Order: sequence, then C-alpha cells, then structure tokens
Amino acid sequence: MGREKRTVEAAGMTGIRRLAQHLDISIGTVSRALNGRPDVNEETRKRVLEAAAELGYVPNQSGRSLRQGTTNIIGFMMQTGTEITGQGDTFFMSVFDGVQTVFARHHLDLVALLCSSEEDPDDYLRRVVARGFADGLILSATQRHDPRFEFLAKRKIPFVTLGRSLTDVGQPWLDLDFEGMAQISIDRLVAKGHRRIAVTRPHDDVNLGYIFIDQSRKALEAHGLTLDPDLIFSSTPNEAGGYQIARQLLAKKERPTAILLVNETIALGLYRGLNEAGVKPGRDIAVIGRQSPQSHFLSPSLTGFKLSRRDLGIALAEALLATMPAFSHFYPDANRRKVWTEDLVEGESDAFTLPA
Amino acid sequence: MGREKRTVEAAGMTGIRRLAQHLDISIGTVSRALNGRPDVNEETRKRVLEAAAELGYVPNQSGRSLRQGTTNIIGFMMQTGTEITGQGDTFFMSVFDGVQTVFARHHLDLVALLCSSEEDPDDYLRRVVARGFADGLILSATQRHDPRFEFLAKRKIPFVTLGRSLTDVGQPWLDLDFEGMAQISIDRLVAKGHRRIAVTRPHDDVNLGYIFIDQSRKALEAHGLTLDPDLIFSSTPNEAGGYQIARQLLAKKERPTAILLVNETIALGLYRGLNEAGVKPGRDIAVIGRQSPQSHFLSPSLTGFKLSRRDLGIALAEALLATMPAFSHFYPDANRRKVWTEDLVEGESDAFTLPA
DNA sequence: CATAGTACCGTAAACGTTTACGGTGATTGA
DNA sequence: TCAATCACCGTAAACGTTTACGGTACTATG
Repeated sequence: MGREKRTVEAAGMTGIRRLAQHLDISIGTVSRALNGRPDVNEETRKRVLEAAAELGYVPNQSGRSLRQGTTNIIGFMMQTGTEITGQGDTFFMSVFDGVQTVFARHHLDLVALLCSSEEDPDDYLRRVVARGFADGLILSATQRHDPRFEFLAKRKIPFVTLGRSLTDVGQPWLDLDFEGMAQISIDRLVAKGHRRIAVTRPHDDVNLGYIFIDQSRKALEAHGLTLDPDLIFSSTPNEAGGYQIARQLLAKKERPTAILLVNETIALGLYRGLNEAGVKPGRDIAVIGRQSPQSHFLSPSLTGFKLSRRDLGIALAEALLATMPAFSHFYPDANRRKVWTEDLVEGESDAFTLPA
Repeated sequence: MGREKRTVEAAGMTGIRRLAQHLDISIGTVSRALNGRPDVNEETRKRVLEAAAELGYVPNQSGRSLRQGTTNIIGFMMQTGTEITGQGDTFFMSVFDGVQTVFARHHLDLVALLCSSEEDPDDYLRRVVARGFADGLILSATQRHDPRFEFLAKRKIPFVTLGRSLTDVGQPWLDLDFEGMAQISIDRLVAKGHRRIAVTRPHDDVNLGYIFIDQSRKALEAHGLTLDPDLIFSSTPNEAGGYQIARQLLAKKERPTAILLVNETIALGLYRGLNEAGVKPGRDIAVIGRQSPQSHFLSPSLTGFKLSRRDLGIALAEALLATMPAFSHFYPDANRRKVWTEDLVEGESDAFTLPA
C-alpha cells in the first residue's frame, strides 16, 4: 500500500516529498497547505507549516518556476564599471530599500542585475529575458531613445523605468520633476538679479539632461533672457564631474553669476573646485542644486531640492506591481506615471544677489 | 511516424522542442549540440547554433537548473539601506566589473542579492540558499564573528569573503593588507616626529577595524609609544563619518598631530571638517588615508594607499572558482587566501613634520 | 564476409514543484 | 432513507531541460 511506503521514511527523499512522507500525507496537500490554498483543513495546514519550519523546508525555486512560469524575482538592471550607476553614494541602495519594503509583502525578491561594462546592455537584457530570469524589471539610466523599452514591450515583460524617454511604449515610469526644478530655480535666480545663469547636464544620453536644459531655456526666455550655449556644462554625474565643471567655469573670461546643478553629487566637487580658487558659493556665485546625504556637510549650506529616495523606491515598486496582473488588484490606484516633486530646501549657497 | 510529427511544425511548441522540430532532429541532439558535447556531428552542431541564433532561442534557466541542480548564478550579498554598503561611491560597481570579466569566461552571471535592512542577514542567507538560488556566493561586510560562514560551510555552498573573520571555516578570502598599511603609516609618521597619532575604525563590528587598530598599536609600541584610547575615532565608513571625526578631533583639548584613516571616503568629510576650522592637512596635521576616485580632487593632495578595485574583483572571482569543483581545474594555483597589498601614493597631506 | 568498433542520434527518465481532476466520507435537506 | 452537497485529500500530468542508455548505419579489420 502507498500508506506503508510513506510511513517508512525512505532514505533519499528530498524536498516536498520528504516533508509529505514525514507527515504521512500526499505532496499535493503539502503544496496546497504551504501555498495558502483554501481546500485544506486548517489543522493539517498547521501541522505542515510546523513540520516545514522544523525540517527547514523551503520550496525549490527551479521546480516552482518551471511549473508556474514565474520566478518571484524582480530585477533591477544596472551597469557595472560605468559612471552612470555612480550616483556618487548610496543612492540606489536607499531606493532598493524602499522597493524591498513593498516587495516583501508579496514574497517577491529584488536582485540587482549587473550588466558588465564589456557587454552591450541590449544583449544583456535579451539574455536575461530569454532565460526567464525575472517576472518584472526596473530600468534606470533611461536614455533619450531607449531600445530596451520596445524589446520588453514586445515580449510583454512588465517593467517600470526610473526616468522618462522619447521611446514610449506605454510602460509606467517615475521621474523627478526636472521641469519644476528648472522653473523654480530660474525664477528664483532671476528675481535675485541674475542674468548669466549656467546649467549642467550629464555627459551621456540620459534623457533627464534634455528635459532640464529645455525647461531652463524656456524659463529664461519667459523672463526675456536666453540660455547661453557656452554656459551649458556637461559632466559625469559624480563628484569628479562637479570638480571639472568648477574648473571650466572658472576658466571662462566672462563668468556666470549663478549655476544650476542637475545631479546630486556634483555639488561636492563643485564646491571643492570653487574653494580652491577662493570663490565662495553664496557670496561670489549663486548655486542651486540637489540635496544628498553628503550635501548636509557642505559649507556654506546648499540650497537644493530634496528627494526621499526610499519613498521613490516604494512608488517605483507600486507602479510596477500595478501593471502585473497577479498583483494589480492590490494597487488599483497606483500612479502609473508620475513626476516626483521635490521640496526646495533653502540654504546659503544662493544668497548672492545682484544689484538691480 | 515520428518523422512526420516533427516535419509538420505544430503551433504551440516552445523552447528546445520548437527548435528541434524546426530542424527536424531530436531535442536530445539539440541539447548536446548547444552544450558542446563531443558526440554530435559538427555539421549538425553548426545548423543547430545557426537556428538557435535565428530563432533567438536561449535555454530556459528553470528547466536547466532543475535538471542539473545548478543555476549558473553567483550571488554577491549586500545589505540595502545600510551604511555598510555605502563605501561612499562606486566601490562595489568597480569590483563587480572585475568579477564579471572572470565569470563571463564560464557563462556565469553575477547578481547582487539585496538583503533588506528590515530582514535579518542570516535569515536572508538561509532563504537564498534553501531556494537553491546561486551556485556560489561572495560575502562582504565581514563581521568579526560571522555566523554566515558556518551556515554556508555546513551546506557545502562555495563562497568567498571579502575580509577575514575570526570565524574560520576554511573558506577562501581576500582582504586588504591592513596590517601593512598600519605598519607603514605609523613608521612613516613616527619618523616625521609624530607622537600623538590618531586612528579611525568603522563604527560597527566589521573585522577590519580590529585588525587595523591592533596593528597600529603594535607598531606604535615598537617605537616605545602607546595608542591613546582617546584617539581612536569610530565612524560610519562614508563622507559623513569623516566629517564627524573632524569635529570630534577638533574638540579635543590636546589634539593629535597626525591621523590614520582606515576607510576610503572618510578623507573627504575629514578635509571638509578641518577646512571649516582653518586646519590644513599637511600643514597643521598629518593625514594618511586611502585613495579613491574622489580623493584625486582633494587639496592638499592626499597621501594614501591605492587599490585596484577591478583587480580585486578578478582575484575574488578566481578564488571562488578555485573552490568550485566544476571550475577548479581552470585555476589550479589561484590564491585561496590573500592579503591585497596596496601601494602608497605620496601626496602633501602628511608633509607636516614635528621638530625632533 | 563476419566481426568489432565508431560516430552519431533518438528515446525516455528524471529534476521538484503546482494544480486540474476525481474520489471518499461526512453532512445536509427533503 | 436517498440524494445532493461539501470539505478535504490523493493522483498524476505538466513545466523545459539534460543525459544515461541503447540503437543504427557506417567503417575498419581480419
């Protein structure tokens, strides 16, 4: 009888089979109990859960994935060795933390998919998708034209992007309110009498650079001013980039009286570069940038926009889950697309005022 | 006949079966061809590879893992939202890049396993292992006593750690040569006449702090000096930590004349803090630290130890593979354990000399 | 020609799950 | 009492691979 076979605990049993045998019930019931199915006696479920804990049983992910066609993994794609990922400090770690708090509720795991600098990002993505690695993806470093979007849309892989793109396949995205930041900053600086205002942008083709520059230009023109192409500084989005900008800026024969920083960490390098030349933010030049954990230690204190990275991560996760059939009902009114407005924290770095 | 069945390309075929049908051969042969098995005609193999490329076929990872009991994935465990992972900047991204270059040769993929700050790292590791997620692991943020080691050793999961620990289960590790750095730095400073030398250590229980402090003490005692407990500053391993140290240091009634920095990025914060008080490295205090991409922009230039992060990643990957049966023959003489010596790059920050 | 050997290929089992389906015994309703 | 309903559980198929095994046709050898 099957009964006997199960009662005698054979040696080489593994996985769910071993657990079922230990409890002397069928593997089907064990599976149902563990997965919270309704058609199982609560008494039985309790026994199963206890035995699972006792024997340290955790379902094998490969078996489960193979059967369900789902992995319970969400991938966050990043590129190693590049400066793109180097938001200077722990930017992504904080965002991850927010994402995780949402995913934990659904037993989803977040992993960072690390695309080597030696491999083409598009190829890498193709491989990841074809292997059925993740149920959904989060993309950052959004390019102005991003072929990854079309690829994923064609395969019907749920994904969300941190950053807009001209390539629009209807996917959800979150982005920072670069228009708002440009508008507020320009208005503020013009009100203080500034006419020669410099702006920065990332050196590569990420979309945010275009958005920020465009809006800065519009805001200036609304005041009857123009954006001098000579005052657009592009750099890597890290401290070194900020330093380079300071050097370039100081070398101009006709210096700008104010500068807008689009990235977070460049403020640190900028300060250092200016400091070396005895140029003091807030006294000799007005600076408006973005707050970061490190910028708290800048002196004079930075006037800049403050972002809650963790909340951004949470919103990112919810926007993604809202598009995944299995989870969408949990987030009926999640913002599929949203510009994330940051608050301006006033410091001393833009105190420099010009006579009218 | 089977022949007919295959010739007519049925609709719902997926995966390897579809490919086999398209080529009118068996799935077994397709699999062998793709996996480089010898018992397949080279002509056939060529056809298979071409068809695979054409149809964009990539083996399903779940099916493959289930059968082979192997995932072709190596996990790098990190903790999100914590300061531990915040080596300030792109430290890990550069290390990853080195790891990847080695893994690419073996068709292994590296992913970062992100342990939420809300979950216990030991629990997280348990889950990852039980699910059979990765074939091997890389651990960082090595604690002085690290229970993760014993757990992995018991399960016979190959792993390598970045950093030594008192918990020794025979696993391979790489570590920076903190003894060497302490010894060289102390000797150098003492030779310049310094007697009151401060040292830093990370605020938490990572092992490197103990090693560094111990060796600093020994080196001082060899010169007939002592390490003043009041001159041991602990901080988070980032810029903010460096700033705090500067503040604490300046508040001492009897200031140290020199300071040794164990972490990379704290130099930035330290400089800023000292600068605010008009204290200049190299003129008013001697500073020896560690080089990083950002430290190139410090002024006066930092005297510090320089590490090739990418090479470290390469060594880390090789040390791990050397312990994995499937790959060990590729790395017969890989260093299973190694302290990674860094070169001292001389700058101006330790120019401050005391009269004899 | 008979035999052995070789090169290549097809068949089918196995990996660990989940889940549709059917079955059993108990309960309910008339 | 009989039928219908219900709660619960066991059975077995299926997911997409890899690989041991056996089979076939061809070649070499005597």
